Amino acid sequence: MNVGANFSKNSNKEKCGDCPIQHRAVCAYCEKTELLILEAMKSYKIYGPGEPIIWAGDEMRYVGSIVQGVASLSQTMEDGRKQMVGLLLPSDFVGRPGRSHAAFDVEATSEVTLCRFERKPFEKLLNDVPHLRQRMLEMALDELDAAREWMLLLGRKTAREKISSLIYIIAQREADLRPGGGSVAVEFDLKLTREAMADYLGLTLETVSRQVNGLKKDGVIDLLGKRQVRIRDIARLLQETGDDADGAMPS
Amino acid sequence: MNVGANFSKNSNKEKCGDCPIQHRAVCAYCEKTELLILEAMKSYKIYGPGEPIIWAGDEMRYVGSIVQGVASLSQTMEDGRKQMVGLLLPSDFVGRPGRSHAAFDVEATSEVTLCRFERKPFEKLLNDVPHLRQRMLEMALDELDAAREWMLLLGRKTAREKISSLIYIIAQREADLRPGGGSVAVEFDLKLTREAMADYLGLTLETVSRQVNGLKKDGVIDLLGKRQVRIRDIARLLQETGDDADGAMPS
DNA sequence: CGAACGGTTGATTTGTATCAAGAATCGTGG
DNA sequence: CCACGATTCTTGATACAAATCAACCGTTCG
Repeated sequence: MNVGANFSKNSNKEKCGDCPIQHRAVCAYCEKTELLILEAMKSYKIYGPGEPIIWAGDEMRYVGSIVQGVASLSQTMEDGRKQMVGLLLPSDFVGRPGRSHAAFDVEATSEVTLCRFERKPFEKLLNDVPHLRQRMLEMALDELDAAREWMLLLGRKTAREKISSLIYIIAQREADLRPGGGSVAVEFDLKLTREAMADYLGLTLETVSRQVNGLKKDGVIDLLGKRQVRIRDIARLLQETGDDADGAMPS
Repeated sequence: MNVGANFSKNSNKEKCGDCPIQHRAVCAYCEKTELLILEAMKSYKIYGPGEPIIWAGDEMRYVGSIVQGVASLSQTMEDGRKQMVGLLLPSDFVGRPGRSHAAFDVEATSEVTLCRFERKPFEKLLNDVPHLRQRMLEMALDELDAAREWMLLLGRKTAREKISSLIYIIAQREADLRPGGGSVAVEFDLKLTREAMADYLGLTLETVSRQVNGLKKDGVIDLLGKRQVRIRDIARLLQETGDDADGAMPS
């Protein structure tokens, strides 16, 4: 069942046709001939949990798509305070075309497979292939909306609302990725430590722990493992997020 | 000196060549023939201070660019909690192509002139005119970076750091706009009420008031009027923001 | 004039951080 | 396979920053 089993380490041989993220990634709108060009350029790289993918300020030689695993996009202040500014899930794009140096830290949270391209040739392709640029724009606008939704969460939501929102969003994205995925996934892995969740939500890990267990105690979710969650009451969870009942949620 | 004096109310006659934002707006890369198409499509609309431009959930008939004035992009929860998620200045784009309904509230803060296009024809143009789509992508990516910088402020900074950051950023932007503007402006108008600042910073207006007066008491700034600020000690202010001394600040 | 608005200041509450201790869980090497 | 140290997570006690509640001041404007 490991969807990534087809993707062996450091191989370029994989066919885009077999790619689990082909219909959501930056290449989603590409036609077969265009995919052949990408196939010739790409290489896979696997990062272990906790491994840095790039640091803020580093030169950005590669850009690419997360094929599997979870990575975090974050900023750290001098005194150590840290804020995640993006959660990178399969199909998400890493790196900013048109910029030579990274603006944020990117770290693998779980094991991550990255389908990567050298930045400069990729930028050229972005100019030449409308399908690529079109999808890139769409993804950038979606991320901008998501970032703005997150600003509401960080600025105005309570700890419980923050946790509920995070669980709800991860469940949604999980469902999107699954074959028949119409609705929200009922059972899934958070793939984040309490600390990573805290960094994402602007909380401490202790508060995260308390709130997660609070949701469990109140029958909103079950905890199977530490990070394995089952949603008992989706409507209730949605209510706990503080968001509008009718899905005006980030997409 | 009023740069917008050329732009009379509800007129379509204005030439893009006279436009004060032509080299920064979404049309920045367009050539003359392309501008002619835009010129034929566009119309101006003026909004008074406090007037809504669009509400979240409304159908989005128009998209467009801020020609002059300041508008705010914000979200409000059912119970009234409000978070500003963007400050829209001249050349910024309003509306999201590829989406039929607005995701956020947009309100004019001062008098605002909007250069607008019907959404559907504009979307078609976005597909047909590479220069337009290219600039749109660039602007979206810049806004995304700015939103992510703001997430650090909202998630991790103290009230004093938030206020200091806001004052510092407004001062910077003010300096950018001025003729010789190399360094940070020493004296300027905040142009925001305490409440607007609170909505932007994820604070209450009382906390904003206390922190502003705290900075004054500590000799970091002077208050000339309520919103008129003079920076007494720029280095000290920068320190108070909590940011890295070497300007890794939001752009 | 009085009402509305924007701002300040004070008293009190409260949600979350912080400090601290321990319990699970995981990985690794003996 | 077990023992260990290192993580990760939980739980409790306490501290504190900012929210909330409340009163009041100065301007502006109809």
